[in-house]
Amino acid sequence: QSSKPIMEKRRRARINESLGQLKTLILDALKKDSSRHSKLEKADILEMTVKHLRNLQRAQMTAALSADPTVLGKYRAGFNECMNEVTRFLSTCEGVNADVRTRLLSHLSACLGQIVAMNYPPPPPPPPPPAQPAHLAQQPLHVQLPPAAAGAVPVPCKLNPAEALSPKVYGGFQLVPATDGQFAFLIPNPAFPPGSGPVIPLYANANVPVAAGGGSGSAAATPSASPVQGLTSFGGSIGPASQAGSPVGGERSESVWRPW
DNA sequence: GGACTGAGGGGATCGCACGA
DNA sequence: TCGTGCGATCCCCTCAGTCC
Repeated sequence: QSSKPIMEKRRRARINESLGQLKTLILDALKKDSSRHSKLEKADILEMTVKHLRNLQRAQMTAALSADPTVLGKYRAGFNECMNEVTRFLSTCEGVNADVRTRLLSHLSACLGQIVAMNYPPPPPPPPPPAQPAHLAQQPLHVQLPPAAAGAVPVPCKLNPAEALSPKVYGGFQLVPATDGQFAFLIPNPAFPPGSGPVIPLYANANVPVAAGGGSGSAAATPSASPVQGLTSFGGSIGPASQAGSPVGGERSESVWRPW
């Protein structure tokens, strides 16, 4: 009981110490004169830090996409396989309303059509280091669709759409950075008006290190799981899918993203 | 003098170890 | 397994200092 005020005092000191360090770091990162910001409030420090980290995330995403053009291809392959799986499941599932089935399949077909219809300009020259986030974030994103390559990892992760500041848009799909250095494709849901309603997040893994030369280097994204881990952890959760072997209408590749 | 900010303090809650 | 004690942490309120 008697040590409680002391502990609380130490705790506050720790908070203030860290906030002071954060202030120094953020002012240094933003190239601002600390002497002119001596009156920076705690809330300002936190606010500036949040903005700076978001900028870093955007730069990270841009660099990773530029460095690895296979990301979108993996996503398309995974989506295609998922759609095949849904089609097969619906064909064997009784009690599903025919209208619902038709609408679902036509919706998925429309989504797949959007993906396939994407035009992919040739890859750009190597991106500049992410030390200039604003410049990087404004760079056009060039990706191409290669055959599905190995390395896609179906690792779901927490994603707050509200945090996805200025997400990139590819053929109606939004590509936003997740909190762990991976990326999520957001499928627009026609049931909700744009920007105000839920979206369907699908997760993809760039599976590449961020382009070299990035300032402090501490912000580089590192894939957190192996393909084997991902496929193993999600495999077999759907009966027909896990038992049928190869999907209908296509070869089964272990390198594509699947939700199961 | 009022608004704002930071510090201190008290109560509530959480997490963990320990014993019955 | 459950109850209990205890330290750590969180949350809220109050007060003092500062600024406009």
